[in-house]
Amino acid sequence: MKRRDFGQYCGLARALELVGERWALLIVRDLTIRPRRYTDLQAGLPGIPTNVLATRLKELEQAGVVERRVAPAPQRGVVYALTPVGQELEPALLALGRWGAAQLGDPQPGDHVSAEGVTLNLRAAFRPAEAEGVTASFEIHARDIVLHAVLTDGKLESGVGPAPGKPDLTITAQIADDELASYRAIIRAAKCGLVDLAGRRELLETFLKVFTPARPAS
Amino acid sequence: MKRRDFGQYCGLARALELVGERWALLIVRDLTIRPRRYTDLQAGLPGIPTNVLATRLKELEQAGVVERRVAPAPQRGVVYALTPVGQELEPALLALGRWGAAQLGDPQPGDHVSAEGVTLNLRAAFRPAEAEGVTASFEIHARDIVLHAVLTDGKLESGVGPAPGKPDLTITAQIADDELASYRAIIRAAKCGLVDLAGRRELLETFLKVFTPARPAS
DNA sequence: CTGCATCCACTTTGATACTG
DNA sequence: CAGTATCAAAGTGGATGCAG
Repeated sequence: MKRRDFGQYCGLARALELVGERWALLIVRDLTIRPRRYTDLQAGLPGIPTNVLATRLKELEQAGVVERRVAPAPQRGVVYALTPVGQELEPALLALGRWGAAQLGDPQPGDHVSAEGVTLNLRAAFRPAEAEGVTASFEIHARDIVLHAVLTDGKLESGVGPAPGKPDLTITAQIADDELASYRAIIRAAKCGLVDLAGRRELLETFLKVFTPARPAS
Repeated sequence: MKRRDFGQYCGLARALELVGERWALLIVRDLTIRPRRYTDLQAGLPGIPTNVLATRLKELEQAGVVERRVAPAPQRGVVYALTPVGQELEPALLALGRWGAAQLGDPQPGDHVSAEGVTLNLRAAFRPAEAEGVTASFEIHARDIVLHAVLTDGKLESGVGPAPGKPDLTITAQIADDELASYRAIIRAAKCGLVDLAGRRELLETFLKVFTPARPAS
């Protein structure tokens, strides 16, 4: 059942042994946003075979990255969440995501976007230096995706779904019917003014400064 | 020949499609230190099947991460090196390596350490905040491994082999015969004073401050 | 309906041998 | 030195089954 390890006493090799297998880091990505049920994970990872998902969850649990919780009274069921060790993967996830985002070409037909993916890309694009001292809350809508980003004195809290309170600015990206509601598409729309704004419209400029990725990748 | 992609338009998914396959990031790690020949890579990656190495190198070249150079006159042969795109993977490698280093237990019998692995771990353990303004050069010896770390006004240059000039401090870790010359073992030896020092001995303290990983992992 | 387990065709990996 | 060839074993993707 255990895949052979790399035989190297090295941090990178260890990391790859623990979370380097196919689909593993995408599962961790989805759990980074919030705990999820088995079926939520399946829905967010289109194409993952159910047995692979089950296997990965067991391996990640074994590795101490993921925790399996049996939800009690309210809505019984199984919930998967990151352990503290798993949460510490986020810097690595963001670094990899940043690099990968720069290598993204155009979306392939059939490509999928999830709110989790968009949120990760937003976090990866976050520039603390530009956000210094900024306090503002944003809610972003793109087709059926909704996420929020709350800046409190330069600190970012972000996640899927509407903002906790009333957002200072709500950005609704105009996404064509044949276009993916990807992070890139949202930023592109915002840059071109193809957005509906509600609230303090002047904050759009701030949003773009704080959340625009380094290189729009050509 | 192409492995199915993840069907997500997301930076992380893209990164995993490009460098997420088995052995790929370890190959990139070795090339991060310096360009290498096919047989060097084989030697540094104990256990990698030769056909897998050949396949990965082709895929990484295809992905624009690795460049295959046919060395000209001096010592003819093939050399693999990272492209600029590949070099930009280093932050992600360090982040993953840092996380993995925190999850390292004790070395398993049969584990291997390479100078490249130790160098990566040293880079991952580097704390710019502690190095602020520091200028000093170190050469580290542990059994048959030699590497150097040169700080110039807080900026780090490091690699395998002896330091470019005469190092300010040469640290020779006393590693038991049955112990791996891993980064962890080197730091442990340095902390316990089990080192031979040559040069400005008082710099050992600086070295430890600048290069000690956050959590020795219990 | 959720949360998997099983089965099977197919692909990738690992180990070894061999070649220009 | 720099790979290619071959083949068994393991892993993956897809479909389906099934208990709570």
